[in-house]
Amino acid sequence: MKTNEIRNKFLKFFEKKSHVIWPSDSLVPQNDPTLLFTGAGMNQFKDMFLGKGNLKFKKATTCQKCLRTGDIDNVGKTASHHTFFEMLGNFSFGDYFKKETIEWAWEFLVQELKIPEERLSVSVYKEDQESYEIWAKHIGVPKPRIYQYGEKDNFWPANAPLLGPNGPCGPCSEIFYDQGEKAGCGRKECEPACDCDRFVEIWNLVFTQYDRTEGGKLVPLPHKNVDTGMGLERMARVIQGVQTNFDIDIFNPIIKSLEEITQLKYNGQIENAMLMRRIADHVKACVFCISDGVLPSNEGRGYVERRLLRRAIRDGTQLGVTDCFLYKLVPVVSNVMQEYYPDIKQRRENIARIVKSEEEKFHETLELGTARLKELMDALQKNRQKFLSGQEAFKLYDTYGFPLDMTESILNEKGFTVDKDGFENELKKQRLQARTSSQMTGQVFDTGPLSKIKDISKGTEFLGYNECACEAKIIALIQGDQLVDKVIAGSEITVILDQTPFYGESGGQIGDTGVLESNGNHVRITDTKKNNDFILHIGKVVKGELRTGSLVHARIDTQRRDSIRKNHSATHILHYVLRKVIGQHAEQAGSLVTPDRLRFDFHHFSGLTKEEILRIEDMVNEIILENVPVAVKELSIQDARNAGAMALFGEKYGELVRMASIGDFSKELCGGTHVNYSGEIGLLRIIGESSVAAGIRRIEAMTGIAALNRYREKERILQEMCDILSTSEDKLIPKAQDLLSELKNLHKEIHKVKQKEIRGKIDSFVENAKEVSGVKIIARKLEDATVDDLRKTIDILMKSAKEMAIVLGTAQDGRVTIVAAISPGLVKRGLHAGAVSKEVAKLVGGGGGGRPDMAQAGGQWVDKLDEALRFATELLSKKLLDGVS
RNA sequence: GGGGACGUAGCUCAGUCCGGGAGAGCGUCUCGUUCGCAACGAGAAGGUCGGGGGUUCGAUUCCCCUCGUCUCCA
Repeated sequence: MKTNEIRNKFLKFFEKKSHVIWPSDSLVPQNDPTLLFTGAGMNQFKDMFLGKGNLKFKKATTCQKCLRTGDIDNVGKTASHHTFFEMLGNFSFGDYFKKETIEWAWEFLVQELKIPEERLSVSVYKEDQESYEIWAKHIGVPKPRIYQYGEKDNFWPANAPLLGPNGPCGPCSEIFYDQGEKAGCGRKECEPACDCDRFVEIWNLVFTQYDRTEGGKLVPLPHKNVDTGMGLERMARVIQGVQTNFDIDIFNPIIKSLEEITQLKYNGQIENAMLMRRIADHVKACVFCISDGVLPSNEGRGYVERRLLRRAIRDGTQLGVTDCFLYKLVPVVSNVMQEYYPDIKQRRENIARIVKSEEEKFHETLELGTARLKELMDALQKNRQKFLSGQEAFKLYDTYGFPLDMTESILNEKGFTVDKDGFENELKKQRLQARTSSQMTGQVFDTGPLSKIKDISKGTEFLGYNECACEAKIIALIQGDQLVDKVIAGSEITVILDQTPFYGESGGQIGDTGVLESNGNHVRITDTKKNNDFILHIGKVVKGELRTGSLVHARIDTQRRDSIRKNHSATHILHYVLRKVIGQHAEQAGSLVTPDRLRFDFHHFSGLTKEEILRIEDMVNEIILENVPVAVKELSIQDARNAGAMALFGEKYGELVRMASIGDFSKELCGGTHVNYSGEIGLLRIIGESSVAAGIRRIEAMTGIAALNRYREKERILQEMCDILSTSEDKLIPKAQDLLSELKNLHKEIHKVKQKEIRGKIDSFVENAKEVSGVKIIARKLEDATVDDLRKTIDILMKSAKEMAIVLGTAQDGRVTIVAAISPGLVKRGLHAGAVSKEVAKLVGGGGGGRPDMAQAGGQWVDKLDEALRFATELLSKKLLDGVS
């Protein structure tokens, strides 16, 4: 039985048991900032478990995309560890409980999948007698095959009663598949809890029936939930009777491609196989990440993805592949997964491009590291040492991303070794440091103010598609992170209403601004955000007060909203045109729609040419001028897809979606607000094109009056330029060029004149120089000179005699600058230009210093310069007479 | 969330430790050599030393903040 078949059978089975087949959540959890990635089927139902969700059904079944990196070190080594995997599950939100759950699980395994009963064993929580009885009496599982374990194995979250976290929890019952004595440790008394491979856990049934409160007290929940999880790949392995998850049908083609790329044979036992398995796992994980909108980057989710890619690339080099190769696996993954994940197929070229560009980047990193390591080896050689210190190896790893095993093998080749213990020590230090300053709470369920609001309301109804004002009731007021009943004038506040015309920031469209009013009370709303199904009005009470439960008149700034609508519809047209002009791969990767401008990020591998930009701008404006109708309608996701609507990378859509179509051109799924006819946009001008990340470009544009104003402003500047240069527009450029070259010539002229002037002075300086024991002392003032002039003068003066001491000063812009120079012979005798300049500068209210032969100083008292220079002469004379040496 | 490194000419980088003339190679342009190309020779243009603040007479250099890139840990 193929993996796809198992997935289908599972979902259909529970549909028959009146469950709703619900789509997988994105790998990027929506509305859950505590999680990097979706790691279990129940994540998207957290609110439903707490009785706060607003889904219309109580029974659901899903096949959830999951990503976990906790066990990453085991991936490839064991038969069943993955980073990315699919989790089948059935859920009850206060509906059925243990009996049906167990009954259906058994029915599915034995009747649908035809697993022989004697192969199955189960475990229950030692204090969960109810489940034990159901298994033993109702199902008839022989008692020796029902195991009773503690809270480490059969409680969710593991060890929750003792260690927490607080929140919903409960006992669980696990079902195991027995692979037979040969597969495991061989001990007669072997059982599911044994570490060996004999018993495979195939299904975990969690009965969420308690709320854990402070101190580990378990309070029964008023409505009991079921949350089950079956690893799809593991199930497929059992059904297909193969050794590891990587031998099932959806991994076979990936492994096969790897055999072709590496020219090596996949053999389950040897080291190479482990590497191949890991590559297969990681590349699949990355394909799904990218398709859910996560790009490789240096932080957060993007960084996790980058690490996965890099591990896979490293494994590839271990297998002897030196070129980029991972991207070649993307179409293979897409092929095996396309049936249930059509998006992956549609986007495989973009995904492959992103993977390839990341591979190229990593090869660069490796090259840099290799070069650095060579330097280190040279240093070792020079010092006749054989060991590279742990610190150095760690720095190579930590700062330059160069893997230890690579460092080691390069060193070994040249007869060096590395201090591995030292390396481990450094690594431990860093771990400790990171852990102690980590802020992760470990909280599974949200307990903030919004969670409390969910007890009393399902969400805010958005009326803003048709209305710009309405009456509304205040459901809640949040100040800081506290719920309050009343707020007074002057307070910063977040207001939640039962219904509202305000659009909460989402889908790239910025939130509305406006006012909330009721007799004598006035709140200015400066921003609106969306959280789950609530719309948060953020603002300040200007006058009067607000109370929970009271009524207000909510009104948005319609002019601002109009500008936003223009920009939003224009964004859709731009998206459509972009794909026409540069190719279908140019899909949206991000978007920001504000009243002033729009920003659109899209997938593309190189910068746009001037011609392309012009063409895009022209085509967008043609559609605007055609004044085609913009229609927005609600329909089922399936109908929308059939109509050919664009869905976005990483967006998760519900059953009912809004589709915005602009004439016969663009069709996109979109929750935002739009104009009625394209002509309302007026015009669009692209004001910039740039890069945001590897493979992602950005266009910024303006529409309507804003675009007009921008070009008016440019025209004004142009006009002003013409006025200043007293010329006409057509002669502006040659005129500016003429002026510039004239300016340049003048600069040169001035320079020459100055040089001449200086030369003139130089002779008199030399003639009038004071001479002390054969050394010429010059301390003079130059009018209106720069530091550079002073230096150059000194350079010339220096040539006039063998031993000299020179101090030159100038006053410019109310500041004094002094440069001092001492000839080499005098420097040897101990005279120091730095010391001289320091002392001289004191007289002009400043300080100074520099090298023995050349130094610089400055000060503020311009009128003291002459005095300071006289002092310089005396000082130098005295030092020479005293015989500095 | 915490740490490390980097940011200087169109590109690759030196200079920063220890504050005081912003440099090299490649590339570009001009001229020369050559039948022509490659190569070579001579010369020139090109820099807010990522941005902001501070210390200082003076900051590419020291200190603080910030942005961007790379990297490790969580």
